[in-house]
Amino acid sequence: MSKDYDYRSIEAAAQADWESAQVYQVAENAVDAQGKQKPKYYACSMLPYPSGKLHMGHVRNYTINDVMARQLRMQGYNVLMPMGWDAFGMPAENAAIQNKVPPAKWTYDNIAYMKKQMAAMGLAIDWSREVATCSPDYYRWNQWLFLKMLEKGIAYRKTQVVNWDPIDQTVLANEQVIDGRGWRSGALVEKREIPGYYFNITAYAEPLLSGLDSLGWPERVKTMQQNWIGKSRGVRFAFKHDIADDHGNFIQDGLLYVFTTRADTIMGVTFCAVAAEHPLAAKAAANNPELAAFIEKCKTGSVIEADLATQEKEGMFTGLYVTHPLTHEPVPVWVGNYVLMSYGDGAVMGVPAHDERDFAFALKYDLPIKQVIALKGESPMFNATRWEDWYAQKEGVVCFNSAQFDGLSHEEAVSAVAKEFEKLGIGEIKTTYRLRDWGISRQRYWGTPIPIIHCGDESNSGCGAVPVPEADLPVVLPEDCVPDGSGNPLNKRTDFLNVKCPKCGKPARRETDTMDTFVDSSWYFMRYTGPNAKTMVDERNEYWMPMDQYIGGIEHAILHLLYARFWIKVMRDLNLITFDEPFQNLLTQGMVLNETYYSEDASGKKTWLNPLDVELDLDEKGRPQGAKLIGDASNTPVIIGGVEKMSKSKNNGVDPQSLIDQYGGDTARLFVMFAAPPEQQLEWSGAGVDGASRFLRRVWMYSSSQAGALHDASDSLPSNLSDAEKELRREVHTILKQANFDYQRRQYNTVVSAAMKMLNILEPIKLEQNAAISAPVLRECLSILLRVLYPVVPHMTHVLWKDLAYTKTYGPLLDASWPSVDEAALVQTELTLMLQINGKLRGDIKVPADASKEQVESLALQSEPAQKALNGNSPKKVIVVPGRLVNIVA
RNA sequence: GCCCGAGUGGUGAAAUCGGUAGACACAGCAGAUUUAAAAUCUGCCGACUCAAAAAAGUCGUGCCGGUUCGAUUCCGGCCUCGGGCACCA
Repeated sequence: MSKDYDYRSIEAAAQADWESAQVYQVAENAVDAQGKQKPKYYACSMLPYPSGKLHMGHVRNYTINDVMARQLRMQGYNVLMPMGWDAFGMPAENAAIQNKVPPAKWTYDNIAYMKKQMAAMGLAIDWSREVATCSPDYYRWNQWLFLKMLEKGIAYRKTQVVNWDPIDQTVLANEQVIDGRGWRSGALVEKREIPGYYFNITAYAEPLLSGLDSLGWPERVKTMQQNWIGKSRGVRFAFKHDIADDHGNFIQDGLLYVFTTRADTIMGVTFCAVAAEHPLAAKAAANNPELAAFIEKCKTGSVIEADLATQEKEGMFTGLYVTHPLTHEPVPVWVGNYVLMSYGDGAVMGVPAHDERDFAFALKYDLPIKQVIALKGESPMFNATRWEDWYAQKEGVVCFNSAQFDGLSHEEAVSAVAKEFEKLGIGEIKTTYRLRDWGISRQRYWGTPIPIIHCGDESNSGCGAVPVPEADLPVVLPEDCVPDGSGNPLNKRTDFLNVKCPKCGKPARRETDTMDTFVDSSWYFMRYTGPNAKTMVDERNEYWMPMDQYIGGIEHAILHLLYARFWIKVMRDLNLITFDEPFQNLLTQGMVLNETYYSEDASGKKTWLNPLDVELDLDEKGRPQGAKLIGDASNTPVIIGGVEKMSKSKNNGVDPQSLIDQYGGDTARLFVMFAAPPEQQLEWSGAGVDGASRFLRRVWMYSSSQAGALHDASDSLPSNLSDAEKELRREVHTILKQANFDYQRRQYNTVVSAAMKMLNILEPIKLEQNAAISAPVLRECLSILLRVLYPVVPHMTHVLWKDLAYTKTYGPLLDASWPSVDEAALVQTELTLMLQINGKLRGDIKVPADASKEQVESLALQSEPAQKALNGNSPKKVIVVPGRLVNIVA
């Protein structure tokens, strides 16, 4: 055995063992040595985008997953840990535009490289289940389910308002619009209405909301989803009118519907406001050019919600009136830029006295303000011009100036008003959601083709949008296109475009929009369960799902995690699966941060410097006083920019590959697990990596040094143990108990601490010099250390396990039994209890482990500090916490 | 504006049910080893007071208060930082 800790040869040897035996391949319904079925455990990481190489966030994510998987496997679980690739998406197209390489080649090359990096990290991935979402075998099922959803009406086609980049000829996501311009072209972004496909996720709002209760997810993720779904209970009712369209029919049957959570303020309505897209606005604009221009302005403004929120309230009178349903007074209808067409009915009742937005609007356009609720016990009327002097609370207010509703509380009034509307047949209690339907059409090449064929065009009457017949799936995406930045290259591919209409057989045109990549990631984790299944999923999916533990970044708290939950509910309703939530437990790992440094030129322009190139000046306590570039003779000042998320723009990223090359996969894993608990932010520390490496070297050197004496020792303990042996076992088993607890609650940083404590205890024991400890006892203790450490540091422990011949008793470490705590070893004959006087620590006392409360009390009272404090008096009170402390209140 | 989460040494952090605050590390300081350095090993390492030293004491988990024999932990109020949502009627 080589003496030095040569991580290269150690890790190569371990990886070779694992690979040759295909040890990570798992099967359904696995049984243990006794033939009993093992419990299954499905632990999975959010699949990576194959961007080129792994970053530290990946390393952290997959190490957490791997530690969990390896530990549970030793505990007897049948553990599935698969991996795949979120392989469709924009970066591949952008790389293609830059390098003139087809996105497919770029993507597959990246996958190959990143896979190699994962092997170097020693991840226990079952690669036989690998899924790449750009493979036709996978995305055909996106298309298949899309067709099923069309049949059921869950998917539908409509015209949507989107961000349109007129130079790049494509839709942009909100985050790709910077200061109103396309991020790539710099062109002013337009709002444009174009047709696309939508999923009716709003129909699932209620189950998506209520399903959260049963999930073992972080509270804040659940709260974020709750807020996103945005349930609110209120009253939907109509103002009647007789405004007719060009054909003489009343618009919307003469009913202007609005939604309100404050029906108790109904008598304070002084106007109505409708969205720019509302039919009444269109009607009024028909012969009012000024209004038409205003509506146009509203429509072309930014669609970014943060901009909308800060925009000044503007509006214009339509000249139209509707009738108040209770007072029958005429109510003027305005167009308001703060009214959203997509929420409720695109119209609101205006109550300036009790709604901040309506108040601002009324003040600006000089509309009447009518107060109808007041704090209980007062009924002030005032004409304040500051919103702060008004109020909109629901608690402790009563109606007044409100005819039959006078004196009612908020809740009473809402019910009473709703009842009144029901009687009139114009309204009722209604629940409205903030959630909107999911638009999945993208004018992009590198994605799942939407399986639709367009027959005829807008002017003639063909068959319209015809679904591709199931037998013709998959609609295969040509992989050899090279996008050039001028729109979707599929529009130039006649071999793809020109097809026959499946209905009438006439020439037709294939849909060139592709699906949002969030569709791909909504169910990939189920394809892992049967990557070669002849159907979308098969019976293997029922064995593995629902997933026991999902691990990924908090940035997916809403989008991906909501879409996947929706998708699962759709599949359940189509009887494809029997469960209705995909992810039982969720762990959101923290970000990886690093120090930032920059220099500033005369104009104040910052140049971000790589932390590797900067050296710190420390004071005598090790506090940083300043910084400069390494080897910079001119001493140009370097400014310490603080700790931030690793990113290209701040030049503070650390390449995992260089870490693995320089220290090995085990050190990388150990550092990442030890530096912080999984859910917290992790601060990079070069010195911390050195420390991790040093610890591993100590484990290796110590174990190697004892290997000769331990190799042939017995794995059963002698019946008579010396006091030193008993004490050693007590310490090691106490730490093991703590480590087991920490594994179970996934606090891996303290698991590493436990291993360090064990080594600190074992290291001084040299069998060749120490007669008090026998080989079998040390052999047991070291086996515990190796097993506790193994999930975090699999390579080195795997090799040591073999070298020390633990395999002869336990088999390979991968499936060795997890060490159990010997409760008998924990028993102490004498305990040390802390002694408090008036709650302050004043020493300790030794008592027999089996002493009664009374015995402990009297021993405590006899102690010197107690005698001194009591000074002959008897104590007011004595508190004994068994096994812990005695507190004497003097 | 609304809704979450977090504040502990020079640093990362720990403390399971309210019971020795700072485990385990990193950095730093001192020493051993070495021709020297690196590496390695040993010791010290929250602040303050009093000390020659040993010791002893006071304070200390963002701030102010409360409950309790005892509070990092529970309750009330505030401050700061981070995140999410943001004209949702």
